[in-house]
Amino acid sequence: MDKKSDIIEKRKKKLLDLKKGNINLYPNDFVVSHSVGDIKKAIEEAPDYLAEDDPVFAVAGRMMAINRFGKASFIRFRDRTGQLQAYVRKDKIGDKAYNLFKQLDIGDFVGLSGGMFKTRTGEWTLLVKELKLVCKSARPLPEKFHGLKDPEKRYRRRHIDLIMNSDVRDIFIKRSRIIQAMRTFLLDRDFLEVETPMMQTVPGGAEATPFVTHHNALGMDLFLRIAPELYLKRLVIGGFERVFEINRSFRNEGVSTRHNPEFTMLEFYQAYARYDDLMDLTEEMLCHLARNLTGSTSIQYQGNIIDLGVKWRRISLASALEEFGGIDAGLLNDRKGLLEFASSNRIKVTKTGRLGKIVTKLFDVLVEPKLLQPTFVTGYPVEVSPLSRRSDISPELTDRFELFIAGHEIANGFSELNDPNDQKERFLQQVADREAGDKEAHYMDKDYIEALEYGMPPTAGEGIGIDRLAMLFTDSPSIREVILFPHMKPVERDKG
RNA sequence: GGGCCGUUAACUCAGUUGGAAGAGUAUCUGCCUUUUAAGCAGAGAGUCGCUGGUUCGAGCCCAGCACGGCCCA
Repeated sequence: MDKKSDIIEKRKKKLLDLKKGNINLYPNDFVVSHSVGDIKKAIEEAPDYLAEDDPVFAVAGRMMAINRFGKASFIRFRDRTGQLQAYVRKDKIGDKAYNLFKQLDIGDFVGLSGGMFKTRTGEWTLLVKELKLVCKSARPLPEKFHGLKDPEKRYRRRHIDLIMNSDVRDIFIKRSRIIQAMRTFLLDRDFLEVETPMMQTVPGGAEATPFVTHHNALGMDLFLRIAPELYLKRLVIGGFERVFEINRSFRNEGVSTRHNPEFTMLEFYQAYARYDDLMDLTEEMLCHLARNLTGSTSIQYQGNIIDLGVKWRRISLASALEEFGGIDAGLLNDRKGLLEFASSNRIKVTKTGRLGKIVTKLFDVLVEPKLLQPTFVTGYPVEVSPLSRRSDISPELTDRFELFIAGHEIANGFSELNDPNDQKERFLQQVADREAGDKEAHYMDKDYIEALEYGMPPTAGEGIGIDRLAMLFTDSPSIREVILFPHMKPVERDKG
């Protein structure tokens, strides 16, 4: 796969020469006593205590820069906890070790032992007494000023991106902390973390096109899940009254700055709660997250200040369409009028689609981008909410909300439909829609209906898009910036 | 699916009207024991994304394709 590259050819020849000189390029015997972080802590705690000879630190890391001065050199190296400078002198480490060191490159891993001293410019530096090669790098790192910038190369070779770009490292550390904080938030409230099938015989829980795969031994097709919802609710039926899952779902759709074919969701279900309880819980959770991550409930996203600390607005779908979309509420049941409105505003809607589909499409285009501050939208029509409980006040609407922040859909939650007969009717309607050409309509899931017949206590459930949340908290404009290995088309490599 | 932009050395990027492919970093050689974008002197390094076309001549113009970015659907 390699193109012939002068610099890489030379590097590989150097590795061969070192090997011929009986140098182990990949040893496994350097014992680390301290991390860079440990050493920095020691400096902070007792700087007067440090002397060149005592204590001795054994630390390992990747060399990121080398300044050579003939018989002495400064190097910068890094481990997971940070970066440190070291001073390597021929008269300290000996001729043999120094000659080996001269053969080493930026990007190599070294093990260093020595004490700390302060340079003329006052920088704490490791005075190396012993230097060992820990792992040889066979490829050069990108340039030190600009690093790796090309987005395609960054995504395809994320390992280099992570080596070179500390802001990228920070994004993924933050993402991990978001997930960790959500997990502890729910565990503290007596939720049980579970894992449900990713390969399903009937894909359910969302309107989306699934990926199909095949089980050879069983001789059957399986679907990668589009949501874990129906399995999590089976667990509620089974008596796990509070469950959550943080994991991947898969949707066979286009790729964009907001969509990746595989994405991460938190879904949680709480028996005896209602959808408005979950709105409260969500506010609390995201404020908890923000304080945890930044110490504040105010976050900056793409030039906008988002304030999570004030009571979030709650608005019905109809009012939102009226206020932000300029659609008269009286028009919402007028199919013909809505279609005319759509075409005069150059919004493409499927004309054969059902009324609720047209309404939500108009919402997506006209309202969603305008919802910068956190906003719960409620009152979704039954026909676009086939798993939600009907509103007791208006049976054509559901006890459901979606959460929007910074113009992105972040969460979707509702009181769960636990009437098996109503659920069956909803599935039948979905099946009819599917037969009429709606490829995203739900499948009939008889097994789930049967489970409901055993009785599911009144329950509210919610899904939160972790990737979108990570975008928000890391001020990332694209979902690819918060997914370690975003989906990329394969590129044809040179043969041989 | 559509529009705009990009693809040149390992990396970041220049490249004039179409007339002998450049810089910095990195690499290699020499000097250098307190540098920190170290310094000085020298050297090597390219399928200009791919395939065609126009032309005496193409990195540059045209067409198609691939991959990517942004926007729209």
